[in-house]
Parts: sequence; structure tokens; C-alpha cells
Amino acid sequence: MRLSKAFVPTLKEVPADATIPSHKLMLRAGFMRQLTSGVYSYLPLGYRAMMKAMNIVREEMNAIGGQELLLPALNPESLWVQSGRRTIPNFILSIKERDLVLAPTHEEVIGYIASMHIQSYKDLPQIWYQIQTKFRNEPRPRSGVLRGRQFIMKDAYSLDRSWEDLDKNYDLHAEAYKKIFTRCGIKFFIVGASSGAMGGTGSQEFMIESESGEDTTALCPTCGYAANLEVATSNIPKVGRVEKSEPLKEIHTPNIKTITDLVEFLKVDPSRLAKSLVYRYNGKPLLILMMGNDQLNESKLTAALGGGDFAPIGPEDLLALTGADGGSIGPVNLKGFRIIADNRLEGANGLISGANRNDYHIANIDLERDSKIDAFFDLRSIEAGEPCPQCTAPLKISNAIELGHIFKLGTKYSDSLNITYLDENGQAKPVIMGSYGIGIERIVACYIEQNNDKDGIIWNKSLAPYEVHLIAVNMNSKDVETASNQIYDRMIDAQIEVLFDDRASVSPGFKFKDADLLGMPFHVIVGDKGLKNGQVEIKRRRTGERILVKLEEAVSEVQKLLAE
RNA sequence: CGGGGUGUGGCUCAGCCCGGUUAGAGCGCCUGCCUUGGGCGCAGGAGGCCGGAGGUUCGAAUCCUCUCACCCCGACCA
Repeated sequence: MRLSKAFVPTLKEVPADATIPSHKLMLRAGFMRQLTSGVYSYLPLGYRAMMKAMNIVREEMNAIGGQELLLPALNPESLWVQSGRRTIPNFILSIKERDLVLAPTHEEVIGYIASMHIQSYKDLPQIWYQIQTKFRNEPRPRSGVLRGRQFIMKDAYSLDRSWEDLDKNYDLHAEAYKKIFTRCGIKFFIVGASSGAMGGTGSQEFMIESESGEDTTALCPTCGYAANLEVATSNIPKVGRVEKSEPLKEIHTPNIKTITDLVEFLKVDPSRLAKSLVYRYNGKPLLILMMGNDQLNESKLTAALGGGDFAPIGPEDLLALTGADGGSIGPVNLKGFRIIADNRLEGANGLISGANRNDYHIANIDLERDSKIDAFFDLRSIEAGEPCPQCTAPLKISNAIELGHIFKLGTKYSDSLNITYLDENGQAKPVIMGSYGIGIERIVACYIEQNNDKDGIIWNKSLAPYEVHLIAVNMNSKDVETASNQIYDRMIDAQIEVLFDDRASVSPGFKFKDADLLGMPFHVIVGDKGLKNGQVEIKRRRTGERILVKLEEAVSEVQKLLAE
């Protein structure tokens, strides 16, 4: 492509709306433009990079037996009502004129097709995938293409007869994902994750570490344990028992509302303080007992409760139920509540907690003796430095961007959408499903997050919009014009993807800046300076290293470099 | 949805508190000249109902009310 004819609107100044490197660079390099919040147009260069990513994904999906198809973005609303996902908050965008919605993902459509055409165990297994635009009713799009209302995803769906077969398909996808991200040149890691609103029995996320990430992950630098904070555990000890259970004692604690106040006031070690969080779960009161310094993890709570609606209880409601205000609630003599507690409290005694009477706490609580805990769960968020659950080395906590997510869905959609097959005995059985997503824009954005410098993007060959950026330093020089045109033609013949800066009215400095910004792996520079000696220059974008080669050998040298 | 911020030429912004010539700068763009190894120089030029609606006023980019859009933090998040 000749830059003199190309649409590559580069920007010298940083657009005001962009805050993270990938967003700034994708705008500055003329890869895309925003149309409205969370919606972008992909311009020629950006689209080429995305197509490179899509093709890598496609090749690896095909390699595990995936069959590509294309599904409708417009879906009947009723299908989503049937699956139960129409009412998920901030999920589905709908069309005003008809009872249609824009598909945010495609389990429902896949299920619809499968329910009609998968009839026998002989039809299984299947891997179906699509690479296409999806929509989400995103409350707050942000960080460029990392969280948009419209985005391209590869979504794959596996259909199996058994959980064992699902495991095989799941593992195949995990391996394919490793190959995909490795080929893209992205440094990633894999974490155990919560299956969230997708439902299902197991999932892993493919992550890159990034300050801009919206996920938080726990990582063990020693043994490699990695988990999303939604599910991460640690080897932090239980509270345990003190020598002797003393009799209960009520303590006057005027105006003490928080755990910090309480530690200050009683001059006690916070390890004996239990805090009470009061929720309504499916309309009924629920007391959650945690260690005073621990944070409730709502993802874990959701998992523990097995779904349903929960929300913290309001102050008036609380007073009516307990006769006390927040900060004075505790598990002893609390009527009408289901009580659950964090695992760390199992069997604990010698605790201090609220007395269900304003300005009073109770000491010497023995949970086994003085309260009835309905169940213990892992409910706390782990913190940096806690011992790894596998090897006890201190855990590290970092933000991360989710590139891909693989789920064992099981029968969630088979049940609601009635997807069954007949087994060898003629018995109807639910199809066991898996789903496997990759955000295409995120591949490009994450790559850029990991590969840029002050001058611009640094592409590798696999995702670069073009392999080579050919720069004619001065098109008004006859020699340069002839030589650079010759190299360009030869590169085209050699099927090298080349972007040729043949602009006559642009100064050399401008061209070099543009080339660094666009970031193709190799720059071939043709100027009078080199041509005097029959030479052209090849610059490696990543290192800045330059080599001089003979004009006639320019193309073969580039081929050598590209073959590395 | 809560909190904060911003809307002025294609881009980045000044002007707004404290109302008053014809609304400015840099970059980009057009024309000509010049230059040609790191966003080059000189000269000339085009381009804006100051997000929108209403109001206050002799007079509004500027003050008030409403509204829309976008960004950031939070909530939420497959």
C-alpha cells in the first residue's frame, strides 16, 4: 500500500479522551475512531491488525476441530426470556421497534440450533464457533476498546454427551488459547475464575497483567498458583480457640460503630473481633459473620448461596428486625436470621461481637456454645502477602485484563432450552455444553499495552498491519524515487506486506515519526545518503538497531529478517 | 445509577470568575516559494450560530434554568 493513497489519519497530539496507552496509540496511529461511547470504527490499519488476530484465532480453532459459522446478531427477545437471561442487569441491548434484542453472546442461538438438530449421541461431539460483533448494554464503556458496547468476539461452543467429553473439549480449548496468545506475542497467565452469570461448573480466564485491568488476581510467584480474586483462597489460619471458654460478658461500648473504633476502645487484638454483616437474601434476613478485618467477597457469597438476590439491609429495616443499629449486631440471641459465617470462624471462641443492643458488645463468645451457625463458607477476599494455598509463599495481587474465558457450562442451557440427545439406550439426555470466548479487540489492545514506547507501537510480525514500512526519504530525488519504487515492486512480488511512504510533500522527519508511531516490525529507509554507496538501511523497530545493505539485497535481507 | 469534570474551527486548548470592539493561539488544511535523514522555514488564505433549548440583560461564549453528549472515579460486569 502506498501511503500517498492510503487512509491513515495519524495524530501528532494525544486525543483528550484517551487515558491508557493502547487507546491513545490506536487513535494516534489512525487505527480507529470513536463514533459514540463504547463504539468504534476500525480504519484500514486497525482492521488489518484485527484480521491478523482473527486469523490466528481461526487457525487454532480449526486445528482443534472447530467449525466456523455465523450467527444472527438480531435475536428474538423470547429466546432470552426462555433462557432466563433477559433480566440480567446491564446485559442486553434491545431494539425499540420490534421484540428483538442484540445478542450479547450466543449460547441461546447455539442452543436453539442444537435443540433442533442434535438428536443422537452419534451427532456428538461438536465444536461450533463464530467470530463476529456482539453487543452489551454496558453502563460505562471505558479504556478505549477494552470495554465497549459493541465488540468482536470469537465465541466457541462445545456440545458433548458426557462430562468426561466436556473435560476433553475444555482442555483442547485451553491448549488452543495458549497457542493463540503465544502466537500473538502476548505475555499472559491463566487464572481460575468464577463462572458468574454465565452459570456452569468451572472456568478459567486468560489474563494479562495491567494497571488498567478491571479484574483483580492473586498470583503465587513461587508455585504459579493463580486465581481471580472472586475465587482466590489463601492459607491464612483459622481464628481457632483460646484455652478456656469464659462466660459471656456484656460490655458497654458507647458510640462504637466500627471495628477500628472497637479495637481502639477495648485495646484488644483485632483477631478476636467478629463483625456482622446484615443482608436480605431472597427477601429473608441473613447474618454474615466475618473476622473483623476481613472483607466480604460478594462473588464468593453468590457462589455460597447458590444464586438468588441479596443486598445489604437498610438501617430502619435492621432496627425493626434486631432492635439495634448497624455496628451493634451479633450472632448471640439473634432471632429470625439465617446465620452463615466465614470458614476462618469455624469452631472459634473467645470472640467479641455485637450484642443486638445499641452501645453494647458481648465478649467471650464461643460460636459452638453460644450461637447456631447454619453454615460455614469461604467468604473473604484474600489480601496481598497472605500465604499461597498451595505452597504458602506470599501471594501477590495485581490488576489484570481478561483476554479470554473458558467455561464448563454443563446443562444450564440444555435444561432451559431443552437441548437433548438420545443415548445408546434410547434415553433422552441433556447435552453437556461448554463456551469459550476471546475478545478480538482486546488481543490488539493488550498487545499494544505490552509493546509500546514513547514513539509509538512496536508490532511483531504476527499482528502487524504490514510487515515492512518502506520509507522514501525524499521522493523528489530521482534516485530515491527509482530505488524505492523498485524495492516496493519487488516486495509486492515477494508477497511481503509492505506499507510504502511515497509521499512527496512530507519531510523526512515527519515520515520517521509516523513510521515509529505505526510501529511495523521493520523499516526500510531509502535516501540519497545511502544510495551514494548503493545502500539502503533496515531498521528494526523494537530495538532501533539499523543495518546497511546493498540496494539489490534489500528484499532478500528483509525476507531473512521476517523469517526469524 | 451515585460523585466529579468537560463541551469554543479537523486536533490540542485559551477566553468564562469579573457580560461590552469583528472570538483567539498552536497544530493540521489550502496556495506559492523554500527545504529534504527525525513532526523544517517564509508568505498568503479558508475554516466557528462558542453542544442544544429557554431565560436574565440595552447587550451573553461568559450569568441563571433545563437538556443532550462525552470523559474520569465508584457501583455493576458475560
